[in-house]
Amino acid sequence: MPWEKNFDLDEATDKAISVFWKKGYEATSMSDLIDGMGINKGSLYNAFGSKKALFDRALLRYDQKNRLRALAQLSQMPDGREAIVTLFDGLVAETQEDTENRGCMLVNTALELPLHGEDIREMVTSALGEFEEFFRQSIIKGQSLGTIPKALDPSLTAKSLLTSVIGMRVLARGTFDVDGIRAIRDAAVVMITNPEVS
Amino acid sequence: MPWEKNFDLDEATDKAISVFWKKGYEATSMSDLIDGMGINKGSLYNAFGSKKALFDRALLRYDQKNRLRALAQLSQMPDGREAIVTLFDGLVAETQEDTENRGCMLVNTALELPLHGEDIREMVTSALGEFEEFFRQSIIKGQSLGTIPKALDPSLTAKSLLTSVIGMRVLARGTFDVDGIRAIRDAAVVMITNPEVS
DNA sequence: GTTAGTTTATACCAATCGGTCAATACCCTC
DNA sequence: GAGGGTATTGACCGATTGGTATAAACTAAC
Repeated sequence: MPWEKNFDLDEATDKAISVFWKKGYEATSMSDLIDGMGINKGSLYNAFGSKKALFDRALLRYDQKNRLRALAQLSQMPDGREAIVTLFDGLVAETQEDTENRGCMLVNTALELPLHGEDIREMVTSALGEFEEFFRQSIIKGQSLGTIPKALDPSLTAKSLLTSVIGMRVLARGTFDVDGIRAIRDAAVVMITNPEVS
Repeated sequence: MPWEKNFDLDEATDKAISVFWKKGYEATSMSDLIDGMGINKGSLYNAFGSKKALFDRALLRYDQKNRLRALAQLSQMPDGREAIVTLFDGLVAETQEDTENRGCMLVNTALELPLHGEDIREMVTSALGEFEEFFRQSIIKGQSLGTIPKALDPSLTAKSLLTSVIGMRVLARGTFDVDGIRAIRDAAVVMITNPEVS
């Protein structure tokens, strides 16, 4: 029997993620990927098949490592309001560390959608759909605990929060500074906060 | 003396807009532009200089014809709340007609920002800045008329509305259907609406 | 009708695109 | 250590990239 593949597929995929993340699909060339991944052209095609296949794999892994993991943790919080605020705080922190203005690979891809195939559209749609559902569940949980105003429509507010996250991520790509991003977070927090009884 | 340039620069630019709008900067090739603009390669380079220069011109013109013109009209409305609602209604209608999922060229570019030069960043930043300022002014106007709750922080809410618009535009590129887009509009309207006194 | 300038069409450029392939280097099993 | 099979490697592929150059066809003012 021969010998097993000895370069780490996941590790290589991670490096591919970081390349695609920064430049998007179209603007990334195979040379960029080879340089960034530190493997050879032949190996790349042998291991992944094509640029498109590599992108698919990269996006899937990105989504699992970032969105899925984060939402899984936050969903366990008993207070939905706290979960949402924590999420936004995390996004602000992420933006602060994102000195290269990479934003979010999922959102970047969502805007590139018309260039990709149906498979990518489905991935993005379901990922953002789950994101929205997290918000909805959290709002319901918060409302039952009394930390989120009962007057809010969970579905509507969930869509609105999802939209905020996406806009935030777009603006983080070079338009807003950290203060602007933080303001968006604040606005989102206000939206799910009980009006002060005066 | 010779004869003056007889093919319409603005008209050609409009066609270039529609090509860039759909595919973005990187994914658009000169062949795409030549086909879409209906002029010859030589003429194109003679008239515009380079792909980048053409894109700059196209984006500038797009911004003037769409955002600037719309905001100018809406700013004249006496009631800020009505102006904002009208804006969102317009976006919903635009999305409905946008069967090709082109979204908004300005937002598309905002997400592509790291690929462009400083000039484009400045254009996008100032355009979105003016957008935000329109919201702020409208909110203040609405508050003084009593149509928008005085409890809202104008700057914060303006940023939030801008974020909604951007997220809306991203989701319109293929993730949300028209109902989803309309929900975002509704959420934005709720945000600037006086709570019902019960 | 000459003339200056514009547009068109086409051929061309080096560079790079995504992708392939045969040779080599390699490691594991026997 | 020989054999079998995989990974790596760099050369190589045709096609296309953004951009230039050319000469012919055209148009309008003189």
